[in-house]
Amino acid sequence: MLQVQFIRDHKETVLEGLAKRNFADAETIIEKVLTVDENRRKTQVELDNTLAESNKISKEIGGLFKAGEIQKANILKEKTGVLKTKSKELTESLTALAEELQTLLYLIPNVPHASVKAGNSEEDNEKIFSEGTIPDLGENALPHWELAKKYDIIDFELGNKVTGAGFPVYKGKGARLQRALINYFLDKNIEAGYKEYQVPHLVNEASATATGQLPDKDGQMYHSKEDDLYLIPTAEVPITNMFRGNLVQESDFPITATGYTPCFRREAGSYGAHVRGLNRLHQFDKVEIVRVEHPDNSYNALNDMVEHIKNILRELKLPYRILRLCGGDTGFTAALTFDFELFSTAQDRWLEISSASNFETFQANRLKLRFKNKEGKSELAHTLNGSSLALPRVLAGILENYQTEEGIKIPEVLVPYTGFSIIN
RNA sequence: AGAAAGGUGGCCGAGUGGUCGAAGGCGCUACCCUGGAAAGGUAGUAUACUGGUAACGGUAUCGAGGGUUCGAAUCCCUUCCUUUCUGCCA
Repeated sequence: MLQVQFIRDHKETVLEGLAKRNFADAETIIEKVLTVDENRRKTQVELDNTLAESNKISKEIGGLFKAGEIQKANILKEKTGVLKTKSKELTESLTALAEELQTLLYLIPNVPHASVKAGNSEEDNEKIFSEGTIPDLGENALPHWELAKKYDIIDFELGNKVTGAGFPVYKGKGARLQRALINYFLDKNIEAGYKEYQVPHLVNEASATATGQLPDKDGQMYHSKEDDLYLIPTAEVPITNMFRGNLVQESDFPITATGYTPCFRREAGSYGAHVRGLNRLHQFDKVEIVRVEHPDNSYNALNDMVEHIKNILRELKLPYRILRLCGGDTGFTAALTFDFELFSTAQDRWLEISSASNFETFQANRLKLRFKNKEGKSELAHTLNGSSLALPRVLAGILENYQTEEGIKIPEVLVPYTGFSIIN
C-alpha cells in the first residue's frame, strides 16, 4: 500500500510509475484518493475540535460537582448533548472516509523502480543476464513427467488418489533428491548470512493482509473457514509477518531470514500443457529468503540476493537467465523484480524458478514495520524477498537436463546430500 | 474442549469513575560531578492522525471492538490472546 502522504507529495511520479504498468484509470483513482483524503482531513479537524470542546466542558462539570454547584453543572450537561450528537456524526463520516480511502489505496499497485521499462506482459521483460550451457540431449530426451514415471520417482496418480491433481507424491530417490535440495538451499542461504526459521504453515487474516495477499488474491489461497486461517502460498507471508508492527533500530539492519515451507496455491483458472507435471502444482516446496533493510541500502541488498541465487544455479550447473520484469508483469506489491528462469531442454522452454523483489515501503506500510532513523523519527523500512529456490521446477530442470542413457546424473554439489550420484 | 486468573509505555509495575498519556522503578539520551569510569545528581525519554513556516497546539490510543456516563485504564457486553488447573494427545 502506498502512503497517502507520498501520493500527495509526488503525484506526477506516481502517475508516471503506474503508466509503466499500464494501470487503468490511474488518474481517476489518484484524483479520488486526493479528494477523499482532503475530506478526511477536514472531517478529522472538525471532529477533533468538537471533542476538544466536549472535553473542556466535561472538566468544568467535574469541577462544579466538586464545588457542589449541581445546577450549573446540569446546564452544562445539556450543552454536551449537542456536541455528542455532532461528534457521533463526524466519527461516522470519518470512519466511512477512512474506509473509502483504504479501499482506494488497496487498488493501487506499487510504483515501479526507475529501471523498470513500461510493458504489458512477459513479452516485454528484459533479459539482462544468462549463463550455463544448454546440454545437447539428442532426439530421445524426455520431459520430466516421463522421466518421473520411467524411474518411478514422482507419482502424480498416487497424489491424485490421496488428494487430487497438483499434489504429487515423491518416491524413493525422488523424495531423497527433493530433501537434498531443501537442505542444500538452506545451507547455502545460512552460509550467506541468512538466519533460518521454521514458521507456521497457516496464517491469520492480519498476516495475509499485511504482505498483500489479501484482499488482492483472496481466491488464490486455501482457507480454513472454521478457524479463519489461510494456508500459506509462500513462506514470505509468515516470515515477513514475524516483523509486523516492529520498531527496529538502524543498527539491527540488515535483518535477514530464510525458511523452508511447503506452499499452497489454489491456482484457480490454470489449465493446459503448461501446467503438466511439476510445472504448476497446488502444493510445492520452496526455500525463501527475506530481508528487512534500510531504504538507502535496499537496492544493494536486492543485488546481493540476485548474486546469491546466481551462485547457487552456477553450482548446480543449470542453464538459466535473468529477466528484469517490465511494469505490467511486475507483481502488485513489488517495485522491482528479477525473475530467474531455468531452461528446460526437454520441454524446450524457460521455467521460472525464482523471483527476487524489492517492495520498498509498500509492504512495510501495511506491516507497520519501521525503524528509528538518525533524527530519532520512525520511518518505514524496506522489505525484500526471493526464492532461493523453488523446488519443483529446479527438480524438473535437473531431471531433464541431467538425463543420460544410463540414467539421471545428480549434480556434484548435491551428491553429499543425496548419498547417490545417479537415478537409474 | 472445560474452569479460573490476567492482558497498562522499550521492560517491570501502580492505578476501580473526574487536571491519568497514566505514579514508581529499570533501561536509554544529554548535562553536572570525576584524571577517567562506577556511584550520585538534574533534565528528557510512547505511537498515530491532525493544525501551524516554526514555536507550539488539538484528538485518539491502558489487547481489540461495542455500550453506560457530562466524563472510562477503572463499570457492562462481545471477542482475541496469555498463564495455571482439568481433559485429550503427536
